[in-house]
Amino acid sequence: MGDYLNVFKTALATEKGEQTRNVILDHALRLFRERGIDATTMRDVAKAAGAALGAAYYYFPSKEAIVLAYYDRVQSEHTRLMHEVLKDEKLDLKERLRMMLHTKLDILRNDRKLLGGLFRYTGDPEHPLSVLGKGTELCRQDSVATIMQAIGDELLPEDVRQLLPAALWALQMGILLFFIYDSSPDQRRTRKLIDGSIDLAMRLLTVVKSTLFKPVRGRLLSLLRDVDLLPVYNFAPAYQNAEETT
Amino acid sequence: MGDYLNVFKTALATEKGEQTRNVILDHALRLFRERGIDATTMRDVAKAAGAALGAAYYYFPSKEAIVLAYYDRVQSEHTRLMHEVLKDEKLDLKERLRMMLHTKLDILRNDRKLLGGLFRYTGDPEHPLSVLGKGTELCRQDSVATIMQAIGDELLPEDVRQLLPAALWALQMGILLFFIYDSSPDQRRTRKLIDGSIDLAMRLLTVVKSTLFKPVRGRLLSLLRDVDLLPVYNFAPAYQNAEETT
DNA sequence: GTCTATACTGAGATAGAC
DNA sequence: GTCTATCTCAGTATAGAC
Repeated sequence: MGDYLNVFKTALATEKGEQTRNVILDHALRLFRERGIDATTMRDVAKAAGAALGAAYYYFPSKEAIVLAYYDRVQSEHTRLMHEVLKDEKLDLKERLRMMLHTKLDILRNDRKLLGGLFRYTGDPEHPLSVLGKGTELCRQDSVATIMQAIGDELLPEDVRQLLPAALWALQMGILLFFIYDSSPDQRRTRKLIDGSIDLAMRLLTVVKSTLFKPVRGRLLSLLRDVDLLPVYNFAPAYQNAEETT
Repeated sequence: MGDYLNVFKTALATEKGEQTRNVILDHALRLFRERGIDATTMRDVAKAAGAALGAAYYYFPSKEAIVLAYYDRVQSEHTRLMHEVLKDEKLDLKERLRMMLHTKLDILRNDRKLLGGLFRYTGDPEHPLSVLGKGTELCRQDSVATIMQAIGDELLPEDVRQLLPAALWALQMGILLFFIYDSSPDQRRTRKLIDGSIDLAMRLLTVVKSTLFKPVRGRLLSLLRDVDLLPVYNFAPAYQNAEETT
């Protein structure tokens, strides 16, 4: 994890380079948090980091690329945190999913303003930093991997296993967007939304898991595949034949 | 409909003003379509319209505001088209919803590139042109009104009536986003997505309408209200007591 | 209230020297 | 890898014509 930002820069060759990059990144994030992204110029960033404007652009092709680098850090931290919790406690699926979203929010807690930059190029499919574009595919895969970590080896029908990660990824994006717009103290509304949506999602899952819904699941799956919205995941053979439970 | 772009400018006083605005808008859209938004400068727009730079900025506070003005036109056209179809043909709910999405796409058919500008400020809650922000609230209300036009006087439980417009609005936004990313010939994938999602939505609706799901609907409704994601719609009293059909 | 003309500022981004 | 100089362009400012 964490290398896709170098689509733009093939490697951090030297130790020194790595260091400079981090100094720039740290100062940029501090300024973004303090004043907001727009109010911070690349010149401010460079100056704060004690580097020239060109140096900043050497490591980050644009201001938003810095935000993506931040998000990359967040994702690593998220995976790490979840791994830690999961190994200490025995949680059921619902608890695991709640935990996943809440820990994510814990990490992002003070960075609402920063996060907006992630969505700047959503409307531009060609842009390398579009959240939905080719350029961030690896980033999304990391994200989905973390989600699968939370789903774990829960016994689920194969089609549900195929659908669930994408559904949860979409849910997470929606919650992040809500979070950005949530000005309630401590972002309580977002916390409520997490609890409420996980609750409803689990109810939905219980219903949908039943054999009664197998045809509908099949339709949904083939629609999404047909329309190229869903990759085929290959799970370990153990899960291949998990059958429905109702 | 159509006045919210003048959050920035209280009225189009004169006939002549209206005309100039339209000339600028038309040329801007032509250029955006030909070269893309980014490749078109405001100076290009002004020059093409035979006006001074100041004139362009006099009517549109930014380049993206032009895109929003375009979307405003699209919305008017959409309402008009739907009205026309609805008065000529007797359609059931499913057909009406399909028609709603397909006509929208008919209008946007050749303007995929243009549409991206709508989403530029999604990550910035404060920006007056954010699709999800305060500044575009009237715009969203117009959109929801058009959706209600399609739902019509269909007999539905009150809570479903409250939920459905927002759900369909979200679906529409999702489809628009998909459309922007859809490079298949004639955007066939988007057409498929529309048909598939309406099909699934109607199945879902049938299931969810049942009294069995009343508690879940209640939960969903109060969650969304609690979290401030859903306004309270007031329908004519006739619909207030519509009861479930299963 | 509608517009022209022109000059200016700020900042994202790049080229090319070292 | 890093810096300086430079480019481009969105957006503002201003002053005045009608």
